[in-house]
Amino acid sequence: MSRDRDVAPTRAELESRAQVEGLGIDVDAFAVVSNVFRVANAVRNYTERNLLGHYHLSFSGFTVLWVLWVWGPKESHALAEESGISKSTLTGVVKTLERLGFATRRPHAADGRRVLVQATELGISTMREIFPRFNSLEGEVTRDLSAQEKEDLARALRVILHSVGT
Amino acid sequence: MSRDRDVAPTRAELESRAQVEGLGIDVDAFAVVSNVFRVANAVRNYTERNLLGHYHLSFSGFTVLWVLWVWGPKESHALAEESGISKSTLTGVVKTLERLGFATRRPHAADGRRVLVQATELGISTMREIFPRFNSLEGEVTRDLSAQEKEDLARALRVILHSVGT
DNA sequence: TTGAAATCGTTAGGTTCCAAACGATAGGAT
DNA sequence: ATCCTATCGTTTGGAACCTAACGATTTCAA
Repeated sequence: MSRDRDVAPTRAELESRAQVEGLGIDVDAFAVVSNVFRVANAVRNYTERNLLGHYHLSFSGFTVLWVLWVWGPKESHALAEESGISKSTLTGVVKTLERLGFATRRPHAADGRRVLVQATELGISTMREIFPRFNSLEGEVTRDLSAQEKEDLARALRVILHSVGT
Repeated sequence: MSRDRDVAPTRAELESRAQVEGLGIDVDAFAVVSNVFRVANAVRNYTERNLLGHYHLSFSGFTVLWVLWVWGPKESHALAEESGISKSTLTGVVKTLERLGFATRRPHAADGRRVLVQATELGISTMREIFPRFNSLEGEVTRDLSAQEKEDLARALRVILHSVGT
């Protein structure tokens, strides 16, 4: 009994392969991309429901606050870039973080166009509380992978990231 | 020069690891999850910009239409489940697909509460046109992975999916 | 020095997304 | 026959998300 039995392609995957056969489809690439989306969706929902929601944080809010915690104060454009969202979306997310008391905005000393966003004390202490728990959930969802498999997985994902370009 | 040089953890990853050191963090799990999100984000944006947008399709719209194409007519709850979105979101997405002429809604014969959603002829022919192109993009973004690496990657992702639970 | 071009964050307009609440229908129990 | 409960799809309210356009500011060249 091969180990693969436990993680065989789902009925959905098999059904879809049958459907698109004969169209010259790259099944491996398809399986990779669709499963990336499935996992991202599942983990996002799981963490929002079981952890982030208790702090009124969306996944994006959590990500932005995390960046501020790790990197310190950042200008909006860099913060958006680092968080993987657009500048305009960031404006809204930071507004929400401000309302929650997790972040503040202050003008750049030398350049009137720029704004510096930084985490508040509350934001920082909250992250210190949340992040280990978040990481526990990350550990949970990857618990059935060996250390080597996790490293390989992360590496393969970085390869894709590189191919997509920045 | 090891192959890993090309896909070394980004400065962001390294910076964050230093920041969270000494908190008992599972770095491998962290790397896996955060890179899953990075890839999902990047590929979503890439495909929306370079393909789906030309058909006024969002990624979700594309996914829902794809499910209808592969599985045939489906009831709303099953369609939402299969597409990885909530029922309420599906209502809006199907409305958009109807407006575009890609899908229709019709009442269930025996149960007045249920609704069957199905792709129109236009929806089907459009999917026949889009999907191969979408798959080409999937091939592009995974072009630097070997067939074996792609299979391993897809398998590892299925393991995670299984751990998160359905 | 002054005016054009570039850059920055925000706003505008529209779609997507969710949880929770809501009506409508269905089905079983008394 | 009539409740009671479960289930289905939609609506509601709020947040997130994008592109494009916008004002404000800075930069640089004439």
